[in-house]
Amino acid sequence: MFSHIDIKGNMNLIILSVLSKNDKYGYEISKEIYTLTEQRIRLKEGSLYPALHRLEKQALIEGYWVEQEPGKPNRKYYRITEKGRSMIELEKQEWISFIKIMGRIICEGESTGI
Amino acid sequence: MFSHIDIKGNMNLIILSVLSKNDKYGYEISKEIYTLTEQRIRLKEGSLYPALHRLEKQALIEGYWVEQEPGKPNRKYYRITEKGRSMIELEKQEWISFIKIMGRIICEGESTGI
DNA sequence: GCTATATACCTTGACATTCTATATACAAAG
DNA sequence: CTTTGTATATAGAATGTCAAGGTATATAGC
Repeated sequence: MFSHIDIKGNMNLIILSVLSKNDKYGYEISKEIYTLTEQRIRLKEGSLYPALHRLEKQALIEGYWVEQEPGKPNRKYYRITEKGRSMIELEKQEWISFIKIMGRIICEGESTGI
Repeated sequence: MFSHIDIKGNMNLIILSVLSKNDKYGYEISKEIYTLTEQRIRLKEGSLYPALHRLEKQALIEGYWVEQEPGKPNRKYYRITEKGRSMIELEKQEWISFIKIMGRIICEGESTGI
């Protein structure tokens, strides 16, 4: 039915936004995005974990391990930093600018409802 | 003042949209986009020409040379094909879906006016 | 016992996209 | 004579994303 949607370089903003509400672990983030987007966006592990490490290296998020009951795999939770929150605001503004510009380019005299 | 904006994988839709009005040559396309976006998006040659060749290979556009007065560099004009026009419609719909999804992710209970 | 599914982390290698830099060539402006 | 503008093009590097695989445990079905 619905085809997969390309996130087009917005992974950082997506992850930071999801973490801005509360701390989450990797696997939880991917499930959250999957349901939040009505199964349209599925972050694969090969994209998600490198992205989380990248964001951590930039000090936009911080990871901390939380042990689970014996036998269950431990979880690495991530919290957003103050720097990360500033980044959200910045990237959000850029995103809004960009969709306005795109609207102008692709609509050009048409009415598409954007 | 304004920083450069990343076009994040939307080059194809941008070029096709610009060509949907009338035929243009490469250099003209980049200038058109530059002014249309109030100097926010500048397609570099290293991005533009490979993209045009890519689109041509996919038969979404067709190129044809137009000779200029002697001494002036010849121009390679591009026209959009029927297949290209279908692609615009498809990518436009995908884009609209995507910005709706992004809006849901990054707004989440806020009012940002998107 | 075997298989599949779910949880949870991770890395490697390939591919596509985009940029920087460079190359060619001529005209006009300073 | 150097720069800017017009106009094409490619090579190399960086980045981002994905497909595929790997590790490990628990549970459910056959």
